[in-house]
Amino acid sequence: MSSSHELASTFSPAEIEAPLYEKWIKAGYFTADAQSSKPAFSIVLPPPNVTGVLHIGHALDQTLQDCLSRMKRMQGFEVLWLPGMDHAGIATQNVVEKQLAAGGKSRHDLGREEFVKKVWQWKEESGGAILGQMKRLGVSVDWTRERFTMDEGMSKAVVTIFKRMHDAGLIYRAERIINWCPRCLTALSDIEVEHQDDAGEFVSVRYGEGEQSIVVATTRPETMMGDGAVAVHPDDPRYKHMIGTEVLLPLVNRMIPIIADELVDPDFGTGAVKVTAAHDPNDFEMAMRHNVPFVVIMNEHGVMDGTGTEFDGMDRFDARKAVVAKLKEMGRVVSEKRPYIHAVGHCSRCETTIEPRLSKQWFVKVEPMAKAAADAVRNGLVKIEPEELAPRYFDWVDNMHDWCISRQLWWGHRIPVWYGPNGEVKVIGSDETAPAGWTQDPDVLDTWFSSGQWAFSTFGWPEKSADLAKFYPTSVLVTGYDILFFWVVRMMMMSTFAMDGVPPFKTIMLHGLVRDQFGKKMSKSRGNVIDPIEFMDKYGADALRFTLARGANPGTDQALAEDWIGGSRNFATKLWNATRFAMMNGATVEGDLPPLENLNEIDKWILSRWSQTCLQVTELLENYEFARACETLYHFAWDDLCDWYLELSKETFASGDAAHSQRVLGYVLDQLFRVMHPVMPFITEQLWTALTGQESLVTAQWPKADSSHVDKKAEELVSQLQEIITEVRRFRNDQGLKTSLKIPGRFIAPAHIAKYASAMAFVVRMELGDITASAKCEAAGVVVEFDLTGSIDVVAERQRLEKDLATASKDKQTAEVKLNNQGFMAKAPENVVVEIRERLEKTTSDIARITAALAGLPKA
RNA sequence: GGGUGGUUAGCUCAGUGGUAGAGCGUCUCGUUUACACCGAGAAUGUCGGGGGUUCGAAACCCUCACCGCCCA
Repeated sequence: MSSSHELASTFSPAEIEAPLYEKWIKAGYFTADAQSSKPAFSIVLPPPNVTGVLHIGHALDQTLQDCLSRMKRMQGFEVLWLPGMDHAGIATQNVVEKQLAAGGKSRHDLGREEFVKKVWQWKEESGGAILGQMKRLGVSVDWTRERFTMDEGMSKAVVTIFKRMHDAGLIYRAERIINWCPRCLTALSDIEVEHQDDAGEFVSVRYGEGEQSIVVATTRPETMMGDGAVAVHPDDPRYKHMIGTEVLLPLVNRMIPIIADELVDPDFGTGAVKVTAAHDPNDFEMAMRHNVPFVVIMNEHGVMDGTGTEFDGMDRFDARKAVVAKLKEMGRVVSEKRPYIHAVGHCSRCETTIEPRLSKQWFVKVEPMAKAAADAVRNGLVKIEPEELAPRYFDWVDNMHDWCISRQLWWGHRIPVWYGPNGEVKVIGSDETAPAGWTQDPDVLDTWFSSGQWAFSTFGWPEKSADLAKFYPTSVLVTGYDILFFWVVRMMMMSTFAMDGVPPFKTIMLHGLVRDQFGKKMSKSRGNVIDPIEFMDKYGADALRFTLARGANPGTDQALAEDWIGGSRNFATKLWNATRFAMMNGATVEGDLPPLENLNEIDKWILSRWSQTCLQVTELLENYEFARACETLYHFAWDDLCDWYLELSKETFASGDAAHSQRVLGYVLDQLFRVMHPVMPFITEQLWTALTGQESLVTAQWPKADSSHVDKKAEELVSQLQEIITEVRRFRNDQGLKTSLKIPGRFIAPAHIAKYASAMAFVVRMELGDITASAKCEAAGVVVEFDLTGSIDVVAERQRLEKDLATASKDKQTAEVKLNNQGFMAKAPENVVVEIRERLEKTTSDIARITAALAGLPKA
């Protein structure tokens, strides 16, 4: 073996990770071949926003995708994992505007063209940082196919699909109440609005005079000047006689009708509500039904405008106070409740309170697309994992409102609609040019309109590309449940529309969010944010990946703490040291595995354990059960392999006659590294190449569990050896015998166990020989005698035995209760009854043995 | 208000009908031919409360309480 294959005596991830990643890229392992005859496996990476840095949620998302990609690659699939980034319209524009603001400028100072140029510049820097962080994590993406939602190809695709949807009647322009952010000065879709409980006020105001008056209750008194009616429930006896009459609207002295609408809840407030058609979505609906006029009283900045009153020019919140004060002065305020806690919408990007605003915008008619998206899942064409999350999906797609897609921003795909001098409106396709003198719609499209195309445009659509043919639909979408509605639903809708009814993925695999060690949401204000880069620096990428994958139970959030990552690093170190030890002892992958019948039981046992572990882990990974897969690997590697197999084999290795075990150990490590590689790619690559002398695990074959290795007899034997060893260790511990002290002793055991006496003796520091026994312990039917040269700690030994006796007695009792229960005997299945009978027998003989041992102890 | 997930060891979580588990933490001991980022041993639970189904319930059903998330 050449010196390059030797392992350093200590494991330092920082030294191996970067060079290995470079090696993989150089070798082109991650570059997919659309012409390949292998079956395809494809994933599109949920594109991170260019605004950000890689956060721990990305690290989780990408780790899981990398696990799948690497496993599938090893299983012989042609794997394409396509990376890229999202231009994140409003978020990015906000970031760059903030930078400008620091220099005292606004985007208007630069003008549209200059500003967009500036954003592109910024994108280059920020995007580069994210890519570097992804490489750090070890992602096996195909960098040659990297995309950006605003690159040339995707821009063309956006225009193309806009036109197609428009032609199909799925895109229309209308004046509607939309969510408006008075700070960002743009329309927002429903999902860009976050509802929070705010402390507002609830004011009851008397409209009209004398007999002809009615008290309305509202949280937004400042909008009353825009009222077009007062609405009551049609069956409300308090107001029935007033329906159809008019009342005086104070402040503006306008007469407005009292209308009846089922939407009004008679139990809410006074049962009478103001109808402000231009400033509230519910009122808008009612107004449409009853022909109530739309009175706009606020401008785009949320400043009162056009009321013709003293309030014009006031900010909406100032106006609220002023209006109430004025109404009080007029004696019109009947009651006030303050604070009044109620849900209020906020801009998800800047937290400004949303202002519902009447405005002309572009919309997607979602109904037919949403139905197709829902049907794809209902018909089983697309599977949601874990399936418990499917109801949430249906809840959303079945009740979706039309989607407002125009944004009054500069950063994004400009809406491909042009307006002629005589009011003509035309969508201009990517291969068309607008007639001279026409002007383009100044607005851009919602970011999700372009990222909704991520699963097909990235493959070259609308061209009939080879990638599209080979890799669409993608195999699985891996993403957090938090963007199920934002993104996943939109991809389902747009892909299914564009790709003739073929949905974009076969499976949607949803994971949860990463939280802090107490399960709290990470946030800057809490100061509990975990930076993946910091922890990769400290513990290595493998440790972070393993921790994240190990915590990834399907669809649930996971807590994460530095200690957990440290634990995974310890695990990596354990693997490193175990491999060093194995190689020092001649572990090898040369030649065939010896015939099973030539192996000792310990070798057979580890092969049996591995065969089952390999099968389980493969199945678990295929089923997206990352946490359980990692747990299974962890316990195989640490417990079975390191704590038992290596320990039990030390004597064999020391004996010099270990050729079979060397080959078995080499085989198990070889296979283990393959199966662990998807989760911990760096360390496994390093160890495996050192062990095997081969080129790379990335392109190695995924092992197939060998069921002929399953050996229940060997497992039974080793479990007995474990029992005996544990018992001796316990005895030694209780007797306070130093580990360094070798104790003379012997095993009184049947031949098949006696065969492993020296292996056990090695582990428990016993010197085998003929002795004069002065103490003994017993387990698995084997008596172990020791020569303690007369003196044992009788008190400690009595305690130990009494404890065993108590345990055995309790177990015996529970077994007896069951066996004496007629119902149990009559109805429990045979195998359970047998098991309980055996337990009774064992506990009975244990009790006899322990009792005898206690009696045999000298009096204290 | 509607939906939905949860409540298991000090903490974070597995565990879909047959003697309660893991990681971390805690305690005791220990440098023995990989590893102190280690080894050995140990302690710790009326599985949220109450009711029901069952021979048998952490698990299934009902109900209550509390926590969380999504939507309005």
